[in-house]
Order: sequence, then C-alpha cells, then structure tokens
Amino acid sequence: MNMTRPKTRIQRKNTSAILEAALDVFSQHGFRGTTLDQIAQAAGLSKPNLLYYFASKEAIHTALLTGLMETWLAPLRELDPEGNPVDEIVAYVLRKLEMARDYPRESRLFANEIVQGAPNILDQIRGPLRDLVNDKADLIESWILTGKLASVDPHHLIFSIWSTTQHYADFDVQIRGILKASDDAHFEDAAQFLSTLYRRALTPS
Amino acid sequence: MNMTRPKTRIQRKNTSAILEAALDVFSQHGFRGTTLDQIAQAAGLSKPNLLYYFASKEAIHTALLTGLMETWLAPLRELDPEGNPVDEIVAYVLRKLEMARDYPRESRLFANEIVQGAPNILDQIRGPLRDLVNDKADLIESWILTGKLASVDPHHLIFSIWSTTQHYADFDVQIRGILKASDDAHFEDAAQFLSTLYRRALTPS
DNA sequence: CAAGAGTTTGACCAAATGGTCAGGATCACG
DNA sequence: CGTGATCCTGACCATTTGGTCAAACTCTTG
Repeated sequence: MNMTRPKTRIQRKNTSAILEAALDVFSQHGFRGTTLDQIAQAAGLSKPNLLYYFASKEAIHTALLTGLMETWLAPLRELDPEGNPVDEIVAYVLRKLEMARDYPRESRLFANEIVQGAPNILDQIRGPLRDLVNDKADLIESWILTGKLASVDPHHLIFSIWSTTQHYADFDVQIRGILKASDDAHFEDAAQFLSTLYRRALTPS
Repeated sequence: MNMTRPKTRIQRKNTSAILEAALDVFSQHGFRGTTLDQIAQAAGLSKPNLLYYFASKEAIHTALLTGLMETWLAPLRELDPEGNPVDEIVAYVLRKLEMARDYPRESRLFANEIVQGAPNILDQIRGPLRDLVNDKADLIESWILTGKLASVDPHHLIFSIWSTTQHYADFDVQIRGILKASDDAHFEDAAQFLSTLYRRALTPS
C-alpha cells in the first residue's frame, strides 16, 4: 500500500490524527516505552485500524522523524550572509528558543532519538545536517575573518546554541522543578539571558 | 531482604557488576528499552540471579539514579564563594565538561530520565537540587552586586552551563556525526570555546 | 567436616504487546 | 441506487518479558 501521499479525505484525517497522537506518546515515553494501544487510544482509533494506515509501529516512528528533520533544520538555514552577523546569530538563538517553547514534543522526540544513538536518522545527520552545518560554519568563519564577529569556533558555537535552546524543551521538567514555574513566563528570562550571553561573547571588541 | 549495604564478598561483587551492566544498558536503551536478559548477560549472571539481588527491574534503575544524583551535584557544590568569580564559573564549566567526557553513560541515563518527565527523581529535583541551585544562584547574584561579575540571570546561567556541557555526552552521536570525530579530541576545542564564551560574557566591563 | 546461610539456576507462568485476518460496514461515484 | 473500493473491527496469534519457585549447589564458620 502506498502511504506517501494520502489520497482520500478519510486517509488525510486519520493519518494526521495518528501522527499527532504518536508524537504525543513517543515524545513522552520513547519508542520502546510506547505501545500501539496508547497511540490508538490517543488517536481515537482501534489498533488494527492504526495498522491499516501504517505498516508497523516503526513506520509511524520513522514517518514522524523524517517529517521532523526539515522543520528542525529550517531556522539554521535562515542565517543570512547579508545581515549583521551578531544580530543574525542572536536572531537564530531566539528562533530556536521559540521552537523549544512552541514545539517541545518535537524537540523531545528528537532528543530521545539522539540520546539512544540515533538508530533511525544517523544517515541524515551524517548527510544533510552535516552539510548544512559545515556550510553555516564557513559563513560564520568568514564573518570572523572580516572582523565582524569575535573569534570563536563556529561548530561549537552552533552546538552551544542547539543545547542551550533545546534544553528548555528537553529538560523542561527539571527547569520547572527548580524555578517552580507553572507557565511559560521563564522563557522571557531565558531569551533575555541568551541574547545577552551571545551578544557579549560575539561582539568584536 | 536488606540491600542497602552488601554484606558478603559475593554480594559486593555481584551488585556492583549488576549496576555497572545496568548503567551500560539503561543509558543506551532507556528504561523500557532495556530487558532484564540484556542486563543479566552484560553482568554475566542469570536472570533469576539478578532478581536475587534486586527485587525488580525498577529497583535496579532506582538504585542507579539515586546513586547518581550526588555525583551529579558535586561539581556545582564546589563553587567557592572565596574564589575569583569568573574563574570559579569557568572552572565549573570545565569540570562539568570533563564529566560529560568521562561519564557519558551517567549523563545519558540522567537525560533519559528527565526527558521522559523524571518520574523517579522529581522529588530530588524539587528538593535537594532546587535548594542547591538557589543557594548558588544567590552566590552568583552577590558576585554581580559587588561588581565582580557582569550582570546575568543566575538561574539561566546555570541552566546554560548544564546544557552546553552535558550536550557533549547526551548528543554525542550527533556531534561525532557532524565533526566526523572518532576520538575525544574535540573536547579540547569545546573546552576552549566554552571558556571563551563564558569569560567574555561574564567579565565585568 | 557438618550444617546452616547464602547463592544459583532451569523450568515455568501471566501479562503485555506487535501484528494478522476474515468478514462486515461505509463511502465515492457512475 | 448499486457496486467496487475503501475503511474498520473482533477475535486471534506468537513472541517477548518481568517475575516466581523449588531444588540444588557452594561458601563460611564453629
């Protein structure tokens, strides 16, 4: 059965309901910790009906991950060679932070996958992701060489941006536990802090 | 059966073999992704024998987590009120980075637990961890007020240090995939980068 | 070395879980 | 409105897995 492009109205509705439900459950319990019954219930379908739309549990997981990859890379892709370097990078940081706030499930799904060795997306990491990062690292390097940015290792700069921002999604429980935060207000403080951090470190002296 | 303090020689040997094996497997596959058989095989014991030493799979997991918590907090505890503020914080960053390099399994076990909502250590987060962080945040705040440190949000500073350093353990696969790194040489670059980042951002102008 | 404490295991069990399938219900469309 | 395609489900299956237990083995110690 060809599942790449849902054809009928019902197919569209159900596949998206399944993926939505699966994102919820997978991001909370990981791949092995998730059961088909959980997904089925969350999607409001029967288990055999799930398997009518997706060949297997793994197929659902894979569909989510591949769909996610592009979304995840997009903000980095927007780094503009023409813009003001420091502003561009700070804007990237804030974009990433917004994603952590608005799409925490996606971030955690990704984190779960990577922490456990990225068995399903290692190719994409070593391929498209690596290429994009190297490309942007070159851009950052050129900004440094023309004196528009303080000197830092571009790759590790990117890693630090990923980690600091995604941390607010992936370690959400820990952060809320420490701040006693029940809403998203602390994201404002985080934005403030990260802007300051990177602006100070990257503005050429 | 009282398992808090192994009594016999054999008990000491086997419980530590089990915990060592379990750390390996749990950190790689998460709680649900790990089977008792895997742990048993890695420890060189039979499955019933595992359960002679630990009441259940969860008991092994809990033993690991509680044992880990203290180790994880130790570096933060060492922040010295008497030292030079910027140096103290940079030293803390480097200590944390070394831990990510030398104890990646512990870091991933922790990450797995937190990402999935910290079902087993939420109390410790909201208790001892929270207290320690607040204590050190106060210290940092006092450094800022006396002009020895540039002004930043102390809590988010700590979060950023956790995330940037642990990232090298938790997202190891991704980092290696991008850097094409097969050894630990990139930890040197990371140390360099992070020292620079925090030194620039925290040194009072 | 006797004997009890401590250790180990093969065989077994119940529950959970991913997946199958035949047949029935429903929908789209000529 | 009829009919073929699409959609849905109850019942079922095989496997995996956490955990039990009685019996056997081994170690320690008086």
